Amino acid sequence: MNKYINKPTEGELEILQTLWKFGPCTVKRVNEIMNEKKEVGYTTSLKMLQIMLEKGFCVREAEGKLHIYKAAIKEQQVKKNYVKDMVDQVFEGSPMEMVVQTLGNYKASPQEINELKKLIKDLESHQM
Amino acid sequence: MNKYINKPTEGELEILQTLWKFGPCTVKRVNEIMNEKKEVGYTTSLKMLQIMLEKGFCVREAEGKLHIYKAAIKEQQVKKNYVKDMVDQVFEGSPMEMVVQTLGNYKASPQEINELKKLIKDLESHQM
DNA sequence: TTAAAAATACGAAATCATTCGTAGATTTGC
DNA sequence: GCAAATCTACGAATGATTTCGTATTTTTAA
Repeated sequence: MNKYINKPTEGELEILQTLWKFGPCTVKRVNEIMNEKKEVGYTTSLKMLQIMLEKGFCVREAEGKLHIYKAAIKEQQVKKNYVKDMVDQVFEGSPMEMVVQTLGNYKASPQEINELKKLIKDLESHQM
Repeated sequence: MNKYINKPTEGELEILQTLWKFGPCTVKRVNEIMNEKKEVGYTTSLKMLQIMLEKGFCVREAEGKLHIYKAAIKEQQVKKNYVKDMVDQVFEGSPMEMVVQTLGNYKASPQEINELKKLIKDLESHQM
């Protein structure tokens, strides 16, 4: 059993990412997009989507005859859960430690630095 | 095969964390520490350590008769690889997106905010 | 309408991580 | 020195994920 309803496996995540990016898709379309990265059989994509349907990660509807799958969980929420898991498992619950690890030695562009400054401003105003 | 030599599994990571924190340990000691979180059989911890030995995640020496295990990979490096994997798989290669996701809605303490400011200062000076 | 093509359902193999039982070796204490 | 306790090695069961083959159903089109 998964820790979170919204913690898809790695393979499921890849499919979710295509659904988030391209919107509702047929199995065929999902499979085509998958195959841009690496070869995967049609029935593999189909099976994954069926499993994800069971788990509630996506829903489908019959458009005429075909099944159209769409993501049923939010990109933001999934990413948030991934981050939380990683912070807990790898950084002993400290988001700050992860951020420091992530940005240490990172070469940020001027825009990115501005973005970070804005982020900090938000944090300052939101704290009590 | 793992993507990185330095990407231990979740269970391996837990053991590494005890080795990092407590230094070289006997199997017994590792197992005792594991059991503080949840019950695990002695031979389970032993087996994990043996597997980790094979993978090069730890080394051991015979102290008299017992085996003493110690971590053979660096905490920093392992954390870095975890972060890289996550950034690539979940945030499409953008460390910034992950940081924003992590700190958005986070309630930072004044010290943490200072730490972040320092971090940004470093980034500014290191960029070209 | 029916043969070919396309789509779906489902079982099962393959792989990996985790867990532990059992057997055998080593050490300790009397 | 020997029985009991401790420790190690190893195989195998379990469960999760991914992959695909085969069978079935549905659609298309001549």
